[in-house]
Amino acid sequence: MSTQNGPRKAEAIFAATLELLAENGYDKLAIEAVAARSGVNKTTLYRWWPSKDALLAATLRDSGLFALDVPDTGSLRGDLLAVATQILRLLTSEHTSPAVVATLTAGPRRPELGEVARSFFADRMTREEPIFERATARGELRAGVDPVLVMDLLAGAIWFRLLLRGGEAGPQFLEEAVDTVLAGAA
Amino acid sequence: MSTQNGPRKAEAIFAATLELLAENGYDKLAIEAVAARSGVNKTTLYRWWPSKDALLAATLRDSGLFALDVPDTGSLRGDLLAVATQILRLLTSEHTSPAVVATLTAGPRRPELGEVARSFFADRMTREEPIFERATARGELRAGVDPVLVMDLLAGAIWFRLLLRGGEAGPQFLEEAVDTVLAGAA
Amino acid sequence: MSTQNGPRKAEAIFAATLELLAENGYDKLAIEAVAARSGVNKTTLYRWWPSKDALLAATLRDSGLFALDVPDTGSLRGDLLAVATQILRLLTSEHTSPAVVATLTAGPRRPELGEVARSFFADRMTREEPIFERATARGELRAGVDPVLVMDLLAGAIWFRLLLRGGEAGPQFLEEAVDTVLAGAA
Amino acid sequence: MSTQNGPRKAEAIFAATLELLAENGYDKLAIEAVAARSGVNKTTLYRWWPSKDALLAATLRDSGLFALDVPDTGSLRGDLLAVATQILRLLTSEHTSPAVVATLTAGPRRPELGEVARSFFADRMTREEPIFERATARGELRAGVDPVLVMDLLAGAIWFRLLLRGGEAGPQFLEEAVDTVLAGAA
DNA sequence: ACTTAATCGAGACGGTACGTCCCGTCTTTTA
DNA sequence: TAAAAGACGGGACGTACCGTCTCGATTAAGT
Repeated sequence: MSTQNGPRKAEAIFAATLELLAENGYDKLAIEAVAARSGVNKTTLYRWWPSKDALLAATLRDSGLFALDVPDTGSLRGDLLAVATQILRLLTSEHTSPAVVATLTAGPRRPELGEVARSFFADRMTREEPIFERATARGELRAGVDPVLVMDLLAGAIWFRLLLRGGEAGPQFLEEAVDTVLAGAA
Repeated sequence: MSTQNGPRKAEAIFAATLELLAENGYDKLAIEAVAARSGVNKTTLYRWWPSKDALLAATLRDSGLFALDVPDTGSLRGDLLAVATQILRLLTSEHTSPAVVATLTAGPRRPELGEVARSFFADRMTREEPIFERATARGELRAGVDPVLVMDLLAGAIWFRLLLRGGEAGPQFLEEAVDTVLAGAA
Repeated sequence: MSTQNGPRKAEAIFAATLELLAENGYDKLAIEAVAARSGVNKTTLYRWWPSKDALLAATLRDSGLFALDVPDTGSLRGDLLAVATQILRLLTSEHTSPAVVATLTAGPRRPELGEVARSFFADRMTREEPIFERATARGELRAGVDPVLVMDLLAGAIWFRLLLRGGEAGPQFLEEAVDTVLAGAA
Repeated sequence: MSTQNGPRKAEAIFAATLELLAENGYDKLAIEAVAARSGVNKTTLYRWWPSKDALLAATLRDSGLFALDVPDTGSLRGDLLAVATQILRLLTSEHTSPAVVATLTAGPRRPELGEVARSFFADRMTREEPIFERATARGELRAGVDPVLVMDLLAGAIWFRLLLRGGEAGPQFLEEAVDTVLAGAA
């Protein structure tokens, strides 16, 4: 009954990975450095994860960094604002930003990380559905509006504004975005 | 009047850079390989660009890959659809996708590439403004709607859907997105 | 109990080093070339020796090129002549000359090689002492004569004549030198 | 009568060469650095001297570093001591040591520098001959003793002691050396 | 003063080797 | 017998100088 599902010092490894990711960014996250910092031999890392990305994916899954609170404020606008605020925080907070941004932008070219992102967003969508069900029940949402599209517009706008346009996204921006989307979807 | 503004074989270098980027992706784009393929010495590359990113940025600026047609279809909806289609094409066409995606996702962590992206979007926004002016003149746009927000929503949704959610974005998706945004902004 | 004390292919490395030294001289002895010829990766060389000089020093220590026979011919004159002949051979023989000359002349400016030379001469002096003890016992040597001085004069003359003056040093020269020194020391 | 025999800024070049030689040693004496420091273009250096060694040889010939005073103290012992002291000073003084040692040890493998050394020693021997003529006249020297051999023994001993054995050579050493040689040659 | 040839400066270039970093693999110990 | 230790081949990095080349700009005569 010794079916191990990870190395003995898994926690130290994950911790080291997150630290180094935060310190140096994705590209300078070196397996050798993770090994050194976590007090584990490089060989051990390769035994359990075939690549840096696989290790990082496992680390992120383990980290809860992508945790998500599904709000229930009583109104669709409130719920969407809450979600938007969460996304913004994820992308800007000191704690989460390095890992989150690194992971998600690396995604498209990195199958393992892409999978992390995809499953994160899929899971998230699933859990966000009640928001839209409640809104529909309240009559706040036009029938036939695709919740996924709403989330794409909202999350995409924040993402785009912050990372591609290099701009800022304050509370006011969030409100305007939510209101515009809502106006189109209500 | 022969003030040089780049290496003598600049064209060969840019071509090699683009090819290798398309073939191997950003991370495997090696300066040594660019040198070898373009028939230039590694030293020459370092003489002109301090880093891979700087070289890539110059290449992209030179490439016209980010070229943009500002549409004028007679209706805001038509214009936005055209723009959205262009964005989609940029992100998915075999020609442009590798370079564009690589550049833009690398952006946030790479000052030089980020600058390329930012200036691209800034320039683009400037050129798109007439779309909104015409729309306002036609009465298709509510006063006080921020064109930048509209573009953030629209472009962000496409971007998000394709690269983060890992989904597909067909013409129908574009239409829905445009319509939703328009409904909120009209 | 196989604590490694050098790379696995140490022999091939030393051989390549000596060959290249003989072929091209000290200054063109390139670590990359040693790596290539010995079928070892450059990295491996740097793992074991921090510099070209350290590698060369190890090679020379391993090579036995500086091996020394302490003669016992029955007379001080005979012994000194034998030693002088050995020195001459070391400096002129095709086998030894490139390495020996390169090492010893590089010495003053190269700590590692200087150390090789110094320890070689120190060891040598130790082993030559019996020559002088026997000579003293035979009454061939004035009391109070410093053996080191005798060797400095003798070896220095050969060395100076050959390498600095650019002259030749045949058997006759050796005899004259030995006789002059002896006359002053007897 | 404008046959130039050197570049216009020859002095600055020679000065820079000597300085850099003293600062960094022979091996780090870079032509590019000489050019930079002397305010001359690299091309100019190559126009006049085909190699680092040729430049260095010219510099040394120009420098007078190897200047030599032939003593006349009234006794052979005094003259030889004076010469030995000069040699010692040449090899140890802060001013001369770097250049002299570098040049002479580089000699054997460097035709141009070897030539500098050889002609230096040849010239020197010529000028030292009177010492031995006077000594013979005074009856201080056995007939048939080769002055060159005497100088080889003496100079060689100092050289050997200092540079190969890595030892020291104080006034006492010089006296012992001179006396031993003299005893054998008187 | 004017020309004219020697000399120089500026700058780009191909090239070799450097010493380093980190990769992913493999062999050999050790617990 | 699984883990850790550690040596290894390999690829690319970014740098330092090398020695060469072309082409304008200086200079310093000789007329």
